[in-house]
Amino acid sequence: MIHSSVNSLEVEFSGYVNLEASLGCGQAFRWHRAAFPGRRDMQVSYKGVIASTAIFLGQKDSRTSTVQVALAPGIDGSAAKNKVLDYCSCSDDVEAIERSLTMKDDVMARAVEFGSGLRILRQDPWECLASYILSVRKNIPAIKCNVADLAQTLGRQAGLGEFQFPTAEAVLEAGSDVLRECGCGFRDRYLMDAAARVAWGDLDLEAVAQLPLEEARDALMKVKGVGPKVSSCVLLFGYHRLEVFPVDVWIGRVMSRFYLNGSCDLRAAADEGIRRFGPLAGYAQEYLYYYARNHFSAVNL
DNA sequence: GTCCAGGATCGGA
DNA sequence: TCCGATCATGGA
Repeated sequence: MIHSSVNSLEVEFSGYVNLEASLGCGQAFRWHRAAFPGRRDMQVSYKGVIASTAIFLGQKDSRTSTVQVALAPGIDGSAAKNKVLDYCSCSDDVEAIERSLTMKDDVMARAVEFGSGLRILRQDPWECLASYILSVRKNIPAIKCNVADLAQTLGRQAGLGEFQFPTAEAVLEAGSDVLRECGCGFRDRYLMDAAARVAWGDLDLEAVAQLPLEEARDALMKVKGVGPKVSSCVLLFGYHRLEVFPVDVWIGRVMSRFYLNGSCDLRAAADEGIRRFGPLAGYAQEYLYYYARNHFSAVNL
């Protein structure tokens, strides 16, 4: 039975896609599990927003190259199909990436096997920047709640009961008090600084895409509340700079235990990740993160 | 009630 | 350059 209030279609990738790993690995905060409309044969099903349009993404099998899509009526299906392909980085040769990383070492081989089909997403740079500013010193459920509150309070409707991520202008106009009410906490002034710079043109997020890596990082780190880790995440998840290696507490633990003989220096962890995994450091980091979060607790890692 | 979270900033050595 | 205290809030 096909749900009458949505349009369903199928998107075919050239390589395989693991929707659960890609949407559930913590790189994006606005996807949430939701039953795929009109179908019960989906092993995995999420609802979220891509480029201001609400969308269901589903998969019957995590190791295939097809993704099922459902859209609100009136949404152009072929345009949405292209957005999904772009958002999920269809042009990344995941088989070559995984083959290359698997040969690095046994730990990485296990992480790749577990998260096979994981895609580094191409998120909107502004949403990515804002989200990771808000991620500082929060757990993932709290980040998701914070971002959802912001969208519902300041974002426009996206269809299917979802909301667009608020623009920099909307955040700026709302002000710190509203941000606090959405759960931003002490990060309110950081998000305000980011919104002001973007809205006023002091930070040109489109121009950042054209900059050499370190210049792009410097531009992002001018924003209050954006340090080495947040800037790395924005470069990786918002600009697809696959050569960066974001180090959070979990990657720090992984690197300390498996690659640095117990050393807990965060900068050393980032350097070692880049040295070891080179142009695929970003993918390596995300496989390690997804693997660690699903196999360890904070105390035994 | 306690602990900690996909860290960054600031001031003082 | 490096170290430690501090930040506001909620989930576990």
